[in-house]
Amino acid sequence: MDEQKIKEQSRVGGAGSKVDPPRETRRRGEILETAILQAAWDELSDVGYTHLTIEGVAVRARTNKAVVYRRWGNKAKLVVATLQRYLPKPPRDVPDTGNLRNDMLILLRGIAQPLQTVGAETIQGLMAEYLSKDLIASIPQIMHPGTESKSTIAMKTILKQAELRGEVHLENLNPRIISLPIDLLRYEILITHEPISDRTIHEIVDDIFLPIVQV
Amino acid sequence: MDEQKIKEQSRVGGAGSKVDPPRETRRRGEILETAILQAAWDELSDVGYTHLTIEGVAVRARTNKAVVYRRWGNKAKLVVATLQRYLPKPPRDVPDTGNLRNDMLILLRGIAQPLQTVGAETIQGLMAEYLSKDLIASIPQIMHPGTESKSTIAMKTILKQAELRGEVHLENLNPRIISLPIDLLRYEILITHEPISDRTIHEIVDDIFLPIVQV
Amino acid sequence: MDEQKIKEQSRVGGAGSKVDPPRETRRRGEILETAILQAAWDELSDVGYTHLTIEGVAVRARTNKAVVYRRWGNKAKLVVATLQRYLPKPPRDVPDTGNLRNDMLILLRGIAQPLQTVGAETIQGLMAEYLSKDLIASIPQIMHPGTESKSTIAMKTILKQAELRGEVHLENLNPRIISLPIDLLRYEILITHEPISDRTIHEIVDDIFLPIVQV
Amino acid sequence: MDEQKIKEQSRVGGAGSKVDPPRETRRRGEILETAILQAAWDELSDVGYTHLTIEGVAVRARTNKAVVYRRWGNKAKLVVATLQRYLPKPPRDVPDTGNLRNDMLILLRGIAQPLQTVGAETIQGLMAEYLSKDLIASIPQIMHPGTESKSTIAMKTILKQAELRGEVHLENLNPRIISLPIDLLRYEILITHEPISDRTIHEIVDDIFLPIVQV
DNA sequence: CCTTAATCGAGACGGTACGTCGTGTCTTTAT
DNA sequence: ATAAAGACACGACGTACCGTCTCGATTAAGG
Repeated sequence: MDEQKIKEQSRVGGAGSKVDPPRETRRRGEILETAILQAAWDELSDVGYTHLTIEGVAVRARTNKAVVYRRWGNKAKLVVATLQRYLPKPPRDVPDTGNLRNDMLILLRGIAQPLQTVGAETIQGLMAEYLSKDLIASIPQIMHPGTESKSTIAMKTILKQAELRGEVHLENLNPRIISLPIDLLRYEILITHEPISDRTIHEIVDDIFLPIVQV
Repeated sequence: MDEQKIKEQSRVGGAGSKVDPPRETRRRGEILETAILQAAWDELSDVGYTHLTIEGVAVRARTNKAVVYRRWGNKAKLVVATLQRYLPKPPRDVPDTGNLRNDMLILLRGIAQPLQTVGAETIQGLMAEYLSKDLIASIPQIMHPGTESKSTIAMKTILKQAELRGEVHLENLNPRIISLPIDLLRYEILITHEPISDRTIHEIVDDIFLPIVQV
Repeated sequence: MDEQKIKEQSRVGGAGSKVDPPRETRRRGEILETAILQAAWDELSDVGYTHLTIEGVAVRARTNKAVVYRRWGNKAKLVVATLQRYLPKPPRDVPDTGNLRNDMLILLRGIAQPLQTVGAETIQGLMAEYLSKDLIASIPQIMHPGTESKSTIAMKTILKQAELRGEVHLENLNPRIISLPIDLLRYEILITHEPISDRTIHEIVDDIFLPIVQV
Repeated sequence: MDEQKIKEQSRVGGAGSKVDPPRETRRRGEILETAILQAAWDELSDVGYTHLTIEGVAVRARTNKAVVYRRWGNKAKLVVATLQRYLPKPPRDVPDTGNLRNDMLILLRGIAQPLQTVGAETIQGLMAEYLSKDLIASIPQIMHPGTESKSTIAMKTILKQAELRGEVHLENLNPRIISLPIDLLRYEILITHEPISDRTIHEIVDDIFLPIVQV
């Protein structure tokens, strides 16, 4: 076990090497957590979900695996937490332009953006790992079948406003129709790999959704 | 090769142990290939895509990793080949009952079945690994965005028949609408984890698709 | 980590199987190291250097390859470490019987014994792998060309004692002559495969060495 | 097994590719054998004994493993055959200059040269593999303990000539002394890794051998 | 001259071991 | 109590060679 010590970890010498800041105080709690999530976020954009490893994140955060596992338990949970923190939030307030079509376009664009940021690879990876888990649902921006997500609520709100204006009739409208635009958006994200064009959103609204509800 | 036989490996020998049938002749080509795919298919249903390993398949097929790698190179390719062989083929002939609604129900049920058999986990896993790869497209039963798949062609055929009967007008109908029912079916597979109910198929046809095309 | 436990690996469990003692606490550091070297030593005498494998040693030590590689990096280093620990040390103190011939016989017998224990196969294997490496030199009992080994020093001491008694003249005596007996001993080990007989040692001393120095 | 066929073996097309000469007639017997040994010899000097593989030799000779195995059975046998063919033969006739010292110097230089060419690594490798085998003996230039090799015979001849001239007395001269110079030469080859200097040969003759026999 | 037997070329096969990587757990030390 | 550091048990990765075997194609020899 003599000549093995090649990967000399530059730490011992009290002085501190050029790279390592002389070791500030030991991190813990919030600060440490943030450092890890930051590292995970960086790692995610550097190597992608598939090649992201707990080990890599720990190294990048200059901590060790156990610390990560104590908090998140596995890769998917870590990534979910990372997304929850760093994903751009969709607009909180529901659009209300006085016109259903406009409202819908705005809403869908707002939903599409964070999904684009995450990228299909990560979404696929998460879903592959967390199938039949309800973890996914905890990222409001991401898939949540059946759940009364914020997106769905926003959609309903928009529709009710339109109904008040007499643009549509909502009675005995299948819930599936209400979630239809968002579903198609998500499907597009999962299946294609190019960013969602505005044309796609227009088609969903003009060629599919409006014809159904505006009978 | 004299002193080689130290770690006496329980060679075949005349006796033959309890487990090993005296080892028929060395398998090759088609026979061996089938054995491996069979093993992969079994493994897939036993442990699922995520926990399927090349090693496990090799052991189950009573061969070794190199033989598997020589043919398929990685897990995804192996699984794709397995699905191509063992997945129930969707009905080859397009339904023609003289009624659009009936035709569509039959078609969608025929498409849904193989997807169910594969299971969402495998599909997700494959897509996560083969994102932006065209491998997936080689399983006709599975996702193939944009491709003129057999399913889409069947759908078009049905619609043309309906047009001849005067049930619908196809001129300037967005292609997105044509693929809409199949897309929704796939989305359902990816997102939910229960088998697709007939009610779902009915909703897709009656509440979404027909209202659009039967203006 | 829920659905991970599919391939139920016969975990330790309270019961414990026939073979595994319920697994004491996880071994580390010195204890583990000793277990590995012990296993290597056993493996060495069971299958010989040629057929010794890191994998085999790891299994025998009930640990895994990575642990072994972390310490020794390759087979040769592992075996060297093993020999350093388990090889019988040659007598530390230089013989001093008041008679050169006797001293030499005692010394050579002391040197021959550990070499016999290692066996020619291992020595050859090590030398084949570590040619032009200086690793070998770290086993004092084994070959070390040119090095001022303990053996050589002992030899010199004996000769100086003999010179004081007037038995020999050392001035302008070629160093090659001093190392001659030991060299011949080593050569014998490398070339023949039977244990070195006392007759051989006698010949080296009486027929070769003494005639040269006792001119 | 579709897209696997990357290693397109350029052979089929009647035309013949740029690299492969249009495939002369199929080799066999002597010609093939020579091609293999030539390949082995090249491989030996390129990668050394340790990293020489049957597979590599077969590829280099543009044939296949089975052909090699049919003839030599294992690496050691192949290398031995290669050395027998390509090693420079030591001078066939025994030196006779009328002076023992000169004769010995000439003889030893003649013996040393082929050993140098082979190199210590190969010798070590062969010995490690063929310990306690008598195969080695079939290379006259290499080690052959106890055997009445040509070298030993030459040595005896030289000494008898010297005895006739009255330079030495051979009666009751231990055989070990006769083989002593050659043994030391071999030991030097095995242990050191630099080429044997003429000074070394002089020391063996002048400081060790002659003092013994010229009492 | 034509058939037969041998053996080459090509490469797949069953097998062992390689050395590495990542997971998730555990221990030790220090704060 | 828990961060930091890192070792450990475990499992799988993908590769390299081993020595054997199968399959056709080609070649030399024998009737």
